Amino acid sequence: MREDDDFLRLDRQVCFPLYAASNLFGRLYRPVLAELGLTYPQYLVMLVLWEQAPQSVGAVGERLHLDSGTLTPLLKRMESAGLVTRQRDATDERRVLVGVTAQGVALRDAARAVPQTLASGLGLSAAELSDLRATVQHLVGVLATAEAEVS
Amino acid sequence: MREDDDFLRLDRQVCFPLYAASNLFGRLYRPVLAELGLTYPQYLVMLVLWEQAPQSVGAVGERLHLDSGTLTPLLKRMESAGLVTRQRDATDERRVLVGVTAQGVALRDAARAVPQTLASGLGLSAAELSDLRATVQHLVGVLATAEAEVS
DNA sequence: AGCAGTTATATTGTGTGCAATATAATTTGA
DNA sequence: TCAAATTATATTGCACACAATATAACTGCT
Repeated sequence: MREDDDFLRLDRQVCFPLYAASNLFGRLYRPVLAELGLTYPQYLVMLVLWEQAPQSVGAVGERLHLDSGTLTPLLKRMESAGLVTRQRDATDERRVLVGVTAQGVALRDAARAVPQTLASGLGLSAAELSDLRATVQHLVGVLATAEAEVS
Repeated sequence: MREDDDFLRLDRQVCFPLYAASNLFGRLYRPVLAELGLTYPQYLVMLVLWEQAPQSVGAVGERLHLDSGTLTPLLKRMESAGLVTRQRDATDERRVLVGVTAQGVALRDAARAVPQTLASGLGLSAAELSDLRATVQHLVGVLATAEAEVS
């Protein structure tokens, strides 16, 4: 094996632990969120809408770094579940405004325990979690910039 | 908005930047790996197999934190593409051994440039990348432990 | 006014992820 | 020894992600 090949070792990759951590986090969230009737991406949408609603599909997608190909079917499922509303913006009919139903607002109370429930199971200190969050948030900024430069 | 609700703010979540970074990384890798005829998870499988082959499906899955429900169809596509082989282990017929074809071995030469290509596009120093990797690798260990404790 | 270019969302097709279940092979223990 | 429990992979069904494309609506420009 040549020296160059060391860069192809799995434990040298930066992307792989991110990928694995994201999957593992999703698996941890799943049973907790299932009690709320949400998947993890749906939970993220609710976090965005609980902060402000209504918002356009594009605005939600910009916040979550997701496009309409992912969000449209996801939002339709959430609409069927009675959590959100979808209606064309009267002032710009190209846009669809996503709102929160009374049931969606009520769900926020049940969701309040979720972050603590999951954090407590990890055995990491608040400081460690905060450092980790800041570090990866910075990376997301770098990656989003790199993505924007390409297109 | 009550104090408790602050924990539900998107920018307070640890999981979300991991999720977003994983997706954004996948988007950055996609065009580069497409030239090799690989998706990102397939690339990870090749990294594992280039280190050692053959390996059982379970061994690959343990390394990548993926199960047979994900790996079986993925490996079948890679087999169809002529990159890997799949055959029952003669000593334990429950297991399937995944090997690398000559074409799969040859692909390693083309892949050697991938890590550098992507890292150079980010504008992060080697030290920053190394710190980030170590930090998230540690998290993966914590999450994998938490997962194991549940089951 | 009206057409070209742009914008916002929807659709289609492919490839993951994963829980639940099924199937087949191995191991264990009475 | 042989049936029960365990193990390894495969299958099924559902929900993302995303590129490519389609469609409808808006904006600018003449």
